[in-house]
Amino acid sequence: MPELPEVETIRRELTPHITGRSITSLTLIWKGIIPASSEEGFRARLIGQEITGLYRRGKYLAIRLASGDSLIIHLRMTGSLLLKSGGDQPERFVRAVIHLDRNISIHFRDPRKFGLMWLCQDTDSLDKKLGVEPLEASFTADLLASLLKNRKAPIKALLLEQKLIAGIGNMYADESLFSAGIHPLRPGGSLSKKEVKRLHRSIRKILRAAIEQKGASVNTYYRPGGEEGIAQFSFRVAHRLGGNNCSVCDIPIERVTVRNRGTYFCPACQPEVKTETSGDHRHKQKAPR
DNA sequence: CCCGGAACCTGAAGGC
DNA sequence: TGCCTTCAGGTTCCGG
Repeated sequence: MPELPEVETIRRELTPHITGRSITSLTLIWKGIIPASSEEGFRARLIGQEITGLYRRGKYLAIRLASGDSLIIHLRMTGSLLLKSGGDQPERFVRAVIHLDRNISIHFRDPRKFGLMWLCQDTDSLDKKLGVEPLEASFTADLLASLLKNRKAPIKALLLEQKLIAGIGNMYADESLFSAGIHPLRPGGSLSKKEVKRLHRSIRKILRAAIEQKGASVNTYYRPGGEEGIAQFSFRVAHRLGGNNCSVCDIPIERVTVRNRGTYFCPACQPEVKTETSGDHRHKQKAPR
């Protein structure tokens, strides 16, 4: 699923190929990918525009146009942006093709039709609905503590709230909590200062590592060139049920449901009750793999 | 405001 | 082999 590391990988890998290119035409294979009732206006504002750069905010990708507009794209769960030649026929599940000059095109592939794109005068609208960027300097342990203060919802659910922190999805929420040794059902406000600090460091570490590995191809995520990411091979708990044991303590990974999301964790490394000494130290000292 | 659950969508996987 | 049900999850909406 495209979360922050996947969208960032797409941004980085598309940028050198499409910056400076102009949009020559648009093929809409499934109209639901753009907002209803606006196809003509959408085309008029899009076609002929030069791409001036790419920007990411949370899981949203913005293709900036010379007019000042931004084409905002959200890949939701199964979307990919594939870089193709101009003449390449759209394969199965491609919902839209953005044709560019110099014989290239972007194929928006999305088996489950959750992905969307729309035009916006600026990217400020994203700031209104999104919280802090977890990899920016403004995301501090103190800020995280203030976001969690007095919250009774499970910490896992809070990590998924884009209004608090932008870009964390199901996979990286589970991985961050495992890395920090925190049980996913702990109420957000119950975390000690020490635990918040660990979680803050873990989030940044996990996201940075995943970007270095070009994202995780657990489902239908592909990089623009069609390659897969390799971050999934470093996962310790996410999508690890099926009889897998914890790589640290070798007991079975467990699964619970939080806000209708499958949530994986190690019951020993992530104790349900706050313990100042036990879980974290042991967990920290074991070397990865 | 806070919290949890349903809906959207469709391919894959599992049950019988 | 085949039909049917369930599961997957980012975001938004709705009810308590």
